[in-house]
Amino acid sequence: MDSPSLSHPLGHRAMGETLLYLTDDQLRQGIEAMFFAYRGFTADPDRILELHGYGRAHHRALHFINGAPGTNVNNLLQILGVTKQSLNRVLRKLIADGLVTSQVGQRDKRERHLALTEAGHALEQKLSDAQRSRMRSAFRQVGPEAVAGFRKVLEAMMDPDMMTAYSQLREDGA
Amino acid sequence: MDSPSLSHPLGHRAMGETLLYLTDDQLRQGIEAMFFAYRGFTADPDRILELHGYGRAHHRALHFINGAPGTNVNNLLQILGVTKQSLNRVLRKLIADGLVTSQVGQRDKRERHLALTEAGHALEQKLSDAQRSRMRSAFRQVGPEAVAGFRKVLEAMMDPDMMTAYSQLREDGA
DNA sequence: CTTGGAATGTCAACAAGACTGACATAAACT
DNA sequence: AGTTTATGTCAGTCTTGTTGACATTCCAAG
Repeated sequence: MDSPSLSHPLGHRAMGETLLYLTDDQLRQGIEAMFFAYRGFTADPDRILELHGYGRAHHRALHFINGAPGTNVNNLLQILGVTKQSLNRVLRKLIADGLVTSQVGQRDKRERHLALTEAGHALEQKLSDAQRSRMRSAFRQVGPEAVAGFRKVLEAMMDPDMMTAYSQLREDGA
Repeated sequence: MDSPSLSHPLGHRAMGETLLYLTDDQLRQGIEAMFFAYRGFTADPDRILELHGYGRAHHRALHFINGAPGTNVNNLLQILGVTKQSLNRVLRKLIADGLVTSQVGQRDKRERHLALTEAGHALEQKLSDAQRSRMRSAFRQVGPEAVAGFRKVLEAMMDPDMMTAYSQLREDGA
């Protein structure tokens, strides 16, 4: 909205260094960048999923089951942030199609432990490769410093709960 | 997947400086960061929208009509990347509720020029404030350099077409 | 040991919001 | 005059979210 350059107590120079990136206009551009980038982010997997008759929800399930094999439904629910009924529909199809296995827990028979079959792993790889490919290209274009900034902003934008799930994934993955 | 530290032709030091940020594991973390951050990004507006009986689609329409008052339906379709039927459902409701005006074009009477009413502007402000607030907080936490990196990565991740629309928005807005 | 609550997962029905296809209208262009 | 363009609408489908109801299993308190 308002230009940062005119008649500000700090003057032009100080504004540029300390506050310019916080103007409403800069924030609006950040918002729009996020919107358009997320579309790019999902575009490649979406095309592959369509060929197989799946949607984004299936991709997310495959992704996180792959990252935490043997996880139970409840854990997956925390990560995905949807209702168990919604997740269940997706899992049911993946299990019926032979991409995911669901095994009754040994200690607690209420739990179902989820894992990818070979076919599940194959599709997950294909989706992951497509998504990573775009991200790798973007990362390579901008260099490591920009990537570090990108990560910092994303982490600062998460909800604390999501941040918790995200951190745990990073720990488990290491 | 594979650790970057062991027995690599470049050795540990060079890897850390030039390639570490491009490992599959780093890319996977970037993907997950994008997923969780986008949820945070939409969480605040979503809560407000629910109170008014609207969804994200209405938010997007309000946002871009606000950014380009007097725009026509076709232009909005390009930006949003949905079908006219889908957009029309949303616009119909916003117009019926008195948040958006649709005026027949003067030069080309086939076109409808869209703009926000006072009520529309009020809701858009409320949504925008919530979303900007989170982004401002994130930007403030990480500093201008990280923000610049964030922007660079997002722009590199867009599809060329989306990038075009995004750039035009930036030009018009300036 | 039994019973009742909590945790887990399943089935059914519904709503939002995306999609395609077909069609109507009006205006502009050639 | 005929074609293309811009917009809107109706109908039907799909994905993915929701709530409600219910079955099974575990655990702990009486």
